Amino acid sequence: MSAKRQPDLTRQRLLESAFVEIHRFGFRSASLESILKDTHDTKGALYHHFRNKTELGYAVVDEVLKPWVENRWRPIIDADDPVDAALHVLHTRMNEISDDEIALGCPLNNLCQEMAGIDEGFQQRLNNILDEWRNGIAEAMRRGQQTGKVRQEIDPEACAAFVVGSIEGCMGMAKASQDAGMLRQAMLGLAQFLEAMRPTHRLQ
Amino acid sequence: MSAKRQPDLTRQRLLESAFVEIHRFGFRSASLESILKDTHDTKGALYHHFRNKTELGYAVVDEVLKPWVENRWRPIIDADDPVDAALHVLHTRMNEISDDEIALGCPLNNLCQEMAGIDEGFQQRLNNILDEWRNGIAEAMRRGQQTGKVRQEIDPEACAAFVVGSIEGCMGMAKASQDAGMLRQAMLGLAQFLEAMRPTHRLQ
DNA sequence: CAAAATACATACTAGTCGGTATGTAACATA
DNA sequence: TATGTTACATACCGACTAGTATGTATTTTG
Repeated sequence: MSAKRQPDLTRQRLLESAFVEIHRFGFRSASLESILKDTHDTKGALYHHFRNKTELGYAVVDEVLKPWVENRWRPIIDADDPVDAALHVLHTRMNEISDDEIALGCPLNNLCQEMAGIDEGFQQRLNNILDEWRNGIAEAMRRGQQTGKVRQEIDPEACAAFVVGSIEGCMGMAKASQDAGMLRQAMLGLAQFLEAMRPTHRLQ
Repeated sequence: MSAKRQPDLTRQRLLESAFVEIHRFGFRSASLESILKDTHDTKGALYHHFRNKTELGYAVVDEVLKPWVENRWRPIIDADDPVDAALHVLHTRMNEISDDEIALGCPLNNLCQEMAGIDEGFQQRLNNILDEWRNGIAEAMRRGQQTGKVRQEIDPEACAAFVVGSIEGCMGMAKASQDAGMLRQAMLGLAQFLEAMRPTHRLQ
């Protein structure tokens, strides 16, 4: 027999449903009543766990989105050869990505483009996630430079900024066209760019 | 003495104010009353010229956004050396871009990321714009290949998709951080990528 | 010049939304 | 076991929004 009250589960249920709703419709168009309908909770429960819609959004970013992003790109950051690792992650991600993920786009980029300049709380939290992502890649590139796997002349920070930016951009193109083929086509360019980071690279 | 009725001007005024409002807040969060307050028109005028909010949005895309995008990137498409032209446009655009444009982001990408998968009418129109942009770049690259200004091995379509995607992605990173410096940093990577399109390129 | 169509202006409506006030049952604590 | 706190549930409110109905002055047309 199940316990009648599980506040932690209730909170987590609300967070995950909110994440999906926000992923689908964006934060401002996300409907609290729709979330509650989905989880079979009520406003009383929601407003017991979160002060208002904005705080719910912040909690989604901190507790759902942030680990979601980190888990996805950690392999690159931890790898010995960052170029190999990035290309590998790119290929596996592109093969396993679902049409749904293409159609909805990257939840991080979605929120960035929606909320930057609108709400400072979102902006800071999202930028924090992007920063850690970029710093992770930059650090991996620096390590790659030390071990001779990455060309010495490149600027790790600029490289990381471009890699993250173009990943989000290519995902955005795929979302715009709602077509996984577009993702594969655009990502070829990123793969080329990454290959050119190797010291042994001689253009084809 | 000015005429009392200028329906064409009224329509244009509404379109341009709607473009700004949508650029600021997105389509769904754009307020018709805010637009009317801005132009000093009334609902009667608005609903005389446009059937509903969605049709106003479509008209903004077709009549304001589309030419806005085309004017910005035509220099690349028309150029003799597409790599030179792209780099030149990139540099001049980056120097003349205002903090406001950084903060609000690219109006094309904003709408794509907001409305793709939400409204088919928007999706088709926006994709049409992206397609023409990509095709223009691809065509320029092919012409560059014929005149020996661009390496033969590259795939013009994939290259164009990546260029457009990474431009929007880098703009998105800059918007996310609300920092023009981020745009410059990320765009260095794109410049590197473009340089690598030249047949004479020998990595630094 | 008369009539019809156009180009608005004003007032109103229905629906949705985030948020609140209040009540109550479960649970921890002493 | 009594008491206070937590975790909800229900009902309601005010704000805002897209959209409509109606009236009217201007402009075009026959």
